[in-house]
Amino acid sequence: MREKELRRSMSVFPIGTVMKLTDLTARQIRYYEEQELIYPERNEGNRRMYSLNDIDVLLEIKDYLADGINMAGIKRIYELKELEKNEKTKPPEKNLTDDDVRRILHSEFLSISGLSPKDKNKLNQQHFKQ
Amino acid sequence: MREKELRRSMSVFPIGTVMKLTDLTARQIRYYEEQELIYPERNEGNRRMYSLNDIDVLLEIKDYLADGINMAGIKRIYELKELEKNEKTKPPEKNLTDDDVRRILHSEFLSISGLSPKDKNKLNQQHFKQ
DNA sequence: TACAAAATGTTAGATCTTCTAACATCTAAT
DNA sequence: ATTAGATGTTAGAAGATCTAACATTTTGTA
Repeated sequence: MREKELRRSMSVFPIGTVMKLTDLTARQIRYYEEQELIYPERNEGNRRMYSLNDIDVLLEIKDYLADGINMAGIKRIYELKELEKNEKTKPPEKNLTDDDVRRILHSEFLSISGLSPKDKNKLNQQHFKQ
Repeated sequence: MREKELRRSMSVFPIGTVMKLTDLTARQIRYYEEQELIYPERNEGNRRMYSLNDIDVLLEIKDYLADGINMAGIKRIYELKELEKNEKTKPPEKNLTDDDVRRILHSEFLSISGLSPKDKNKLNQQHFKQ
């Protein structure tokens, strides 16, 4: 399945093709990139080139939007998906010692001002989840 | 398997992508079309758009040429292939919607099927980043 | 060898496609 | 009613592809 994953992430489609396959406008596709939901590569001439994975995500975004979920919600969904993926890939998590907690708090707190409660929750989940 | 065949014939790649995937020049690709070995469609702006089948054939042509077979020989080979295909009973045609195409592409692109291991090697891996 | 044909390279000018950036419009949430 | 979110629209620039012609290289054969 390694080769398969490689093919799915090859950047081979120009935006015109993606527009037709997803029924999205160029404006929308670029906007979702701006929202960091997809990360198309660029060719030598700075043209965006999309993968099958990108198209999958765009179609999922369409579904979420049709279900009334907004960008913030969709972003969160993909954050969670990312966490789940990392969980399966990584070896079993070890419990944090008090020392670990102190070190994390020290580095995290410095950049935490100005974050919304929602963002703080995100940090909590990352660091204090068993 | 009829549906699959139709999916593989969807015109989704511009010539630039085909050049990278096959390591052929635009001149060569257009020449092989002139020789009626492939039949790419055109988009609304008259740009050639290629299918997975087209890419398969182009990679096969590369192999034949590497084996010392010239255009005349390659043409004959494809004539014979065409005859063989016609020997088989053809089921009724069925048209695909755009939605079908979208669903299909991801599963389809993963296996540039029908390719020999040699053909797969011909794929220009350097362009399939990561 | 020499010549003709085959296969590919190269170029120019036109047209299509995509880019960025800005401003406009419409919708949803406060 | 106002703000923020989401998308539309436009202009000008630059990249990509088109056709058509001529050039060069390779191959087959008289």
